[in-house]
Amino acid sequence: MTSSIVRVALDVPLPRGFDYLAQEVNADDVGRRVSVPFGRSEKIGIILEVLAESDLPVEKLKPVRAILRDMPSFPPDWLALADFCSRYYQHPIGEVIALALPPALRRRNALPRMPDREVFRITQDGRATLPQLTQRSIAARLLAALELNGAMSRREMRTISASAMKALPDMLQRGWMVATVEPPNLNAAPGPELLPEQRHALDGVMQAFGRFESFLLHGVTGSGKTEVYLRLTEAALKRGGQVLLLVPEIALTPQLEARVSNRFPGARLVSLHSSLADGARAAGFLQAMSGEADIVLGTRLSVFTPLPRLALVVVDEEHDPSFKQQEGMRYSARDVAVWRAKQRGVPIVLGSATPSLESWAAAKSGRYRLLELTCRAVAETLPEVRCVDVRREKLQDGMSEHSLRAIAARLERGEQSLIFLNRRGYAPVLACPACGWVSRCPGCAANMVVHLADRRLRCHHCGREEHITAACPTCGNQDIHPFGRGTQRLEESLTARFPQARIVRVDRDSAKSQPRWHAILDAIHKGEADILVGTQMLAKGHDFPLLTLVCALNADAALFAADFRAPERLFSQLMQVGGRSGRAALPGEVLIQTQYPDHPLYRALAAHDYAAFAAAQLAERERAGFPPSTHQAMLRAEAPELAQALVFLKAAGEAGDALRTGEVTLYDTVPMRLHRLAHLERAQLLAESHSRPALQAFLAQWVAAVRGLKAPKGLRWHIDVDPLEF
DNA sequence: AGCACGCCGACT
DNA sequence: GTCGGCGTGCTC
Repeated sequence: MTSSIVRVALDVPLPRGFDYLAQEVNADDVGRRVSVPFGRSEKIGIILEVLAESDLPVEKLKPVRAILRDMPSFPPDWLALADFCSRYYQHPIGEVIALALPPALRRRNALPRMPDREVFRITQDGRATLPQLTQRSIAARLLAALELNGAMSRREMRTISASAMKALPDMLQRGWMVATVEPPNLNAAPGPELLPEQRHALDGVMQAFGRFESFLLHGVTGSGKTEVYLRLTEAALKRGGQVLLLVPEIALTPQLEARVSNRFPGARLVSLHSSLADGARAAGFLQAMSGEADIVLGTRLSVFTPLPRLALVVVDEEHDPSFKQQEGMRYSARDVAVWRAKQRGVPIVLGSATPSLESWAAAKSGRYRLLELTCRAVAETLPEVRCVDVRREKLQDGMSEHSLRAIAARLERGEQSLIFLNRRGYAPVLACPACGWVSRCPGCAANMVVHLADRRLRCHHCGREEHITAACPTCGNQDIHPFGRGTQRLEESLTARFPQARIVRVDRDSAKSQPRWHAILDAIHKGEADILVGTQMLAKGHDFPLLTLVCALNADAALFAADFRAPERLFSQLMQVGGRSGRAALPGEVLIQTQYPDHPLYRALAAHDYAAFAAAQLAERERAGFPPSTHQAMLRAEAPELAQALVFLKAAGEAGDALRTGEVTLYDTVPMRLHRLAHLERAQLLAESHSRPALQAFLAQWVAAVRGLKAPKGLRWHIDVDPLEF
């Protein structure tokens, strides 16, 4: 083919490709980067298709400026993945591709420098020549070093002489040394002995190598899920495969990264997290794409990494909400990972102590295979979970006498206690008892939280900050108080109660930088803290060997929340935070302060019975018509005035009513729970169906119709398929 | 989303 | 007489 048409994906919010004239293109150029004129600017896009003709008349088409052949084309399966996401999440293809690409590859700049894998060795000729060279010459010193060390990298040679790189081409030319790329050593360092259940899980997944199957690996904290991932990785590497390991978006990634790289010291590991520099991210992406990287470990974005030798996908903590993107294309990396595993015909392992009810239902229906790890590999004992009935006790600064005594006992024994309160700040609100004024955020439908340490009011939703005034801003009353309790206030009252104890508060305020966070973890580890006061930040993945008591305060709020997923999150959080205690030789105890000690959620928790909890929740969801028994999509709009958002969604609803079949239900337009955020009023409209295909077919038409609606200025809208937030 | 073109108010 | 407000329309 000499002259034809290419369809190009461009980073514009328009749901189609753009056709251009191109010379000298062939099928191999599909998936290649291309520079094209667009409007009066120039853009970098990706060729989606090479076509014989366009839907548009030829005279409307512009020629491409350049096909960028400086790197290989993105493979067809990668384009198919982007296409799937575009359709499923109703998002323009060009924006999907822009999201999937590292920023450095979206620009027309030099490709990042790849790590240097080349090593150099001395040849027979080199050996023969060495005695004849001037001893202190660069060449002689390099050859001598090579003779001594066997193989050396460029970097190592530069330590011999700063100008080693200048001498290199000539020495290669003369045949005194050769450059080779050594195959990686994919052997695993020895790991711990597997327990029978781990062995069984491992065998189950290994039988599925080479074909698609979804596994749900359900195991409590400490049951050894990570060891199963590592063994599976070992097996996949041995088969010559690449492994994609997805982890939630938390500070935990470095820990797992260290564990993986210690186990596979010779494997080429690429770690992709959000704080990575552009160059490093692009380099990792290209290494994965070239097949050079063996293991890709990363957060949700890394689900879009091209992997030609993909053999296994693992999603750790698959229930974690951070796998769902909450802006732009609202994709679920976990769900995309499952699709990808299916597309590529490889097994996927979803691991969790408290699986999402979606995954649990899939496992119960047989769509996923359930693998259970019931015993704790590390410590034999699970913590004892008890409810503290706070209806019978007078609370002292939010703490029951029972809890306080339990803490005192730990103090005496030199053990650690963790007080879990999912509310940071000093108090949730500042109020004036005289006139009823409360510290409301002017931009949001929420209160500003009292942070006493720096005497500020802070909105946890939009980030607005104000100084705390001494008097009420409306009536001048000097007697204004903080109401309620946050972690700071709890820390304060515990300090008063246990003046001798070393109390450490761990929340986003106290651990806002990575070094501070690590310093805190380190101190806890060394036993330099007696009482930890913290939010869910403390719940994940850290081993605190001295911790034997966890007290959960204020858990009840989630029991009766409007959000039907609140109990699921609560159970998961309490399970995780409870899992922090008693991991080593010391048995752990979890105390839940509650007004509802007989609530089924707490009973299931006390019995360590996720299955019972999940069964009850699923039955309830089924009865109420909530996911996973139905499928949902949310159309949301935000505008300066609530009426604008409502009117727009009303029109969208009417357009939807004209398009929908009986299989799809459209609900009424309603303001969101947090209806005002950062000076924007927000409303939403729910579409629901028992049939995913029916919902998908509807959404495609509906979103197209909504795009055609005229929106007032300042109004923005989006569609959220499989929404988590209500 | 950008970025034009395009018609109506307060300034050199 | 112009500079500039943001309304609507297009980008292959």
